[in-house]
Amino acid sequence: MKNLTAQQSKVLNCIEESINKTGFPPTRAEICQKLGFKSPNAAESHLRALEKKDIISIAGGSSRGISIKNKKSSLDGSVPVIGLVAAGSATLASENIERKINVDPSLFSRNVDYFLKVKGLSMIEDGIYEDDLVAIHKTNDFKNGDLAVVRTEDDVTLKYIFKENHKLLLKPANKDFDPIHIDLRNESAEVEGIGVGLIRKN
Amino acid sequence: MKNLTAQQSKVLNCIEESINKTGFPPTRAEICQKLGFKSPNAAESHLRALEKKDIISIAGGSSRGISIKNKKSSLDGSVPVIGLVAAGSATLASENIERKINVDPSLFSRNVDYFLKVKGLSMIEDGIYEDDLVAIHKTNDFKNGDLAVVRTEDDVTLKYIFKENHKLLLKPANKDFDPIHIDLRNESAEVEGIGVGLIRKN
DNA sequence: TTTTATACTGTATAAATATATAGTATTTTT
DNA sequence: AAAAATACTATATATTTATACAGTATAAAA
Repeated sequence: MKNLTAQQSKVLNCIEESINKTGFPPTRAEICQKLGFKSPNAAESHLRALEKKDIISIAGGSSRGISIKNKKSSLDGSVPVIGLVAAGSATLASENIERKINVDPSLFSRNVDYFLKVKGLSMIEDGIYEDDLVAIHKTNDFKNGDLAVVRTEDDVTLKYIFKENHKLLLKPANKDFDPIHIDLRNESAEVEGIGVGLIRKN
Repeated sequence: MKNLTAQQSKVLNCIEESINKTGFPPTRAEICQKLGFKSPNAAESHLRALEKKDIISIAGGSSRGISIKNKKSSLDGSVPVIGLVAAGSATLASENIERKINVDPSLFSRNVDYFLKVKGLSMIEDGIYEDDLVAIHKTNDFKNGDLAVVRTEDDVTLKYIFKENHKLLLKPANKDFDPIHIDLRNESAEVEGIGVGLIRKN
């Protein structure tokens, strides 16, 4: 980490204090007030300096849009929750993380790398509902019939997986949905992980 | 804690998500956008309702001034897992505790006092399967339609509960099971808690 | 039955806020 | 020695944002 100047440290400290005390980051004006500056641009330029040093990020066009980067993985056993994301994007990229939750790693049979927030009703007949969090163990090793997160050419989907030679079958648990057949000679598909559990919030 | 309505829970969830994802609380407009409301006052009134219920606090005159109260210091609490036990025995008695698991208490919408290990298939049509762990918030306060743990004279059961005057209806989610009708003038029944979530291990 | 709470749409606006621009001065780096 | 970064004051303004007010409709509670 690059060195911060005394003033930059003060500003960073001021941001942390605000978040801890009020629950949200400060405005430029509040930083000025706390540190005795008389111009909002004093705060602004310090913020830009901190941004440049990759200590914070500033959301453009939004108030209090300051967040502190590299937030220490606050607690052990903190597992990210991820929505089904568009194809092409890295699933575990930080921008896809909706939140993090603490779970006992021994809760499920295999280590949980992330929770996938279910979209749609394709697995409803097997008790997997919209907005359920499916615990995913990252692996590309699977058995036929496993519940798998599969990245196809144009989608990421959660289905039962069956493989036979070059044919991949992704089977939903809802008679209103059609199974997906993939011929691996023509199309690519990758197993990201398998479902090892589920959390539902009512 | 007072009960939240479905919409209020969604708004609360939206706030949590925003804080986890961006580092700061959402604006009214952002809540509207995420939940599909067309008027900022939709968000505003939900926020005021949550404030009234002491779930959040709203800093007047400042943008994004929402903070979530009683932020459980996310110290994992150890929550017992209990099988459906015979009538007459105290549910939380130590001899009924199968194990304990660590979960983030803030994981579910309401505080979880124990997990109930589901026996039987009576709730299978609503995605509650045998051996699922249903997160139970201890309370005798319920709304019609809540998933409740009910202690009757000769059983402890997990069903949807409906009360009308002296009549109690315990409704399964499986057409092969019959609803249980209890006339409170003749029989006693007690609500032990309500289901606020679920954990399934594959 | 009346009131209260819930659940919104729609419009409006004062106040909060980010952010640009113009300066001055000092220190650090190249 | 020149350029770049630091560290501010001062002013201005477009945009964001909270928040009030006026409605409509339904469900729950008193």
